[in-house]
Amino acid sequence: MVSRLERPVSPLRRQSKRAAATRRSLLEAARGEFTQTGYADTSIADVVTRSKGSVGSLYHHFGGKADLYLALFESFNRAQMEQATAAVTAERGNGEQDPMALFLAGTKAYLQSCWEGRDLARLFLDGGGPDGFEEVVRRRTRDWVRQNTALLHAEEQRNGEALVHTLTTVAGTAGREVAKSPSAERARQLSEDFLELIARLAAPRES
Amino acid sequence: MVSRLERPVSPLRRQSKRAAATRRSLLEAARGEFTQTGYADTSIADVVTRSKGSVGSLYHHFGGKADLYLALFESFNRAQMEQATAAVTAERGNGEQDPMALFLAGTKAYLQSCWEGRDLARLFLDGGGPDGFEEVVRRRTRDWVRQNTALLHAEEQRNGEALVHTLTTVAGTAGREVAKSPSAERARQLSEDFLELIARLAAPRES
DNA sequence: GTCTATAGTAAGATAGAC
DNA sequence: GTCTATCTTACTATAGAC
Repeated sequence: MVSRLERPVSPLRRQSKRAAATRRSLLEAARGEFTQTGYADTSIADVVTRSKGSVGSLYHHFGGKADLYLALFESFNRAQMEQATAAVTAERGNGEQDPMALFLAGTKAYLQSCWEGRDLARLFLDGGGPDGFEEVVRRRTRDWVRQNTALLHAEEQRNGEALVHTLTTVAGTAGREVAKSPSAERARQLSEDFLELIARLAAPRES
Repeated sequence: MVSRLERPVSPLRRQSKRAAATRRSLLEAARGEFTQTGYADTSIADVVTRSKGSVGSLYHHFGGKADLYLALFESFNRAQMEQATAAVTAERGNGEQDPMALFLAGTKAYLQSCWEGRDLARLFLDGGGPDGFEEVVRRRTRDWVRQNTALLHAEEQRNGEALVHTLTTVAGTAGREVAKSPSAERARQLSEDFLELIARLAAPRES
C-alpha cells in the first residue's frame, strides 16, 4: 500500500484528486451496498454500478471485494477508538480518577459511536463479512478492552482472562443491540442498562 | 395390489437400514470435513468422497450443503439442551431450590457439553457457517437463556432485555473458550471463572 | 487512472441410468 | 436408493485499449 504522506503534492495534484474522488466514491458505494444488501449478496458489479465507476478502477484501488470491506472497517474502527479514547481523556481532564468511572466513560462513548454509525456497526457486528472477519473484529475489540482493563488491574485478577473475554463480547453485543435500536431514546436506555451490567462484571465484590 | 401383510418384513427393513446407514455415514463425513476444514472451504465433493457415498445420495437425503450443516447442528443442539435440562432437574431433585443455583447448574452442564463436543462446539460458535446461521445460534441460545432466566424473574427486571442478551452472549463466549481449551483442567478452570462472572451478572445488588 | 469485455474457475445442483 | 456425468450459474479477477 502506498503511503499518502510521501507523495509530493503539486505535480500529481490533479490526477491525485481525481483518484481520491474515485476511491471515496467506491467506498461510499460499498458502504451503501454492504449495509443494505449484506456482504455476501453484494457483487463487485453492484458496487461499481452504484459508484458509477468501473471494475478495473476498483481493482486498481483495492485488492478486491474483501479488501474493500476491510478498508471500510478500518476507517470506521479508527474513528470509534478515537472517540472512546477521547472520552476517557476528557473525563480524566475533568478530574475523574476512579478507574472504573474512566472505563465506563470510554465504553459509553463506544456505544454512542455505535448508534451514530448504526449502519456500519450493524454490518460489522452482525457477522457475515468475508472469511475470518469475525475473528478480526473480536481481536480488535479485545485489544481495546485489554487496554482499558489495564486501568482496572483486571489482568492481575485470578480470572482475568475470562473477564477480558466477557467484557469484549458484552461490549460487542451491547454495540449491536444499540445499533439495532428503533429510536435514539431506546438506544440510550439500552446503553445505560448494558453499562450497569458491565459495572457489575468489572467490580469484584467489595469486601 | 399385494397385501402388505403378505410381505415379509425383511425387504423394506433392509433398504431402510441401508438408507439410514448412508445418512449416518454422510453426517459423520460432514462432521469430519466441516470441523477440520471449515464450512466454506468444504465442498460437497469432499464430504461425498470421505463418506464413500455419492453426490446424488447426498441430495436424496439432504437439501444440500447448508441443510447438511443444519442437520448436524440440530442434533448437537438437542443433545446439549437435554444435558442442561437434565442437570437442572437433577439439582432440583437434590432439593436445591435457589433459582440462581439451578440456573448455574444448567449453565455448567452446558459448558461441560461444549467441552465434550469440542469439535462441533467450535464449529458452531466460531462463526463461518452458511448464510444467516450465526443468527440461528443466537436465537437458540437466547431461547434457552430466556427459559432459564424465567427462574430468576430476570425478565421482570427493569433491564431484563439487556440482561438476557448479555447472558446469552456470555454463555456463547464461555462455550467457545471452553471448547478451545488445550486441556480438560484448563476447561474446568475457565468454566468456573465464567460461572462466577455470570453469577455476578444475574444477581442484582443485595441491598 | 479509468474503462470494457472476457477469461477463468469453482462449486452447487440436476438428470436419468441402474 | 444410489450412482455418474454433466450443466448451469455467477462471480471474481485480468488483459489491454484509451
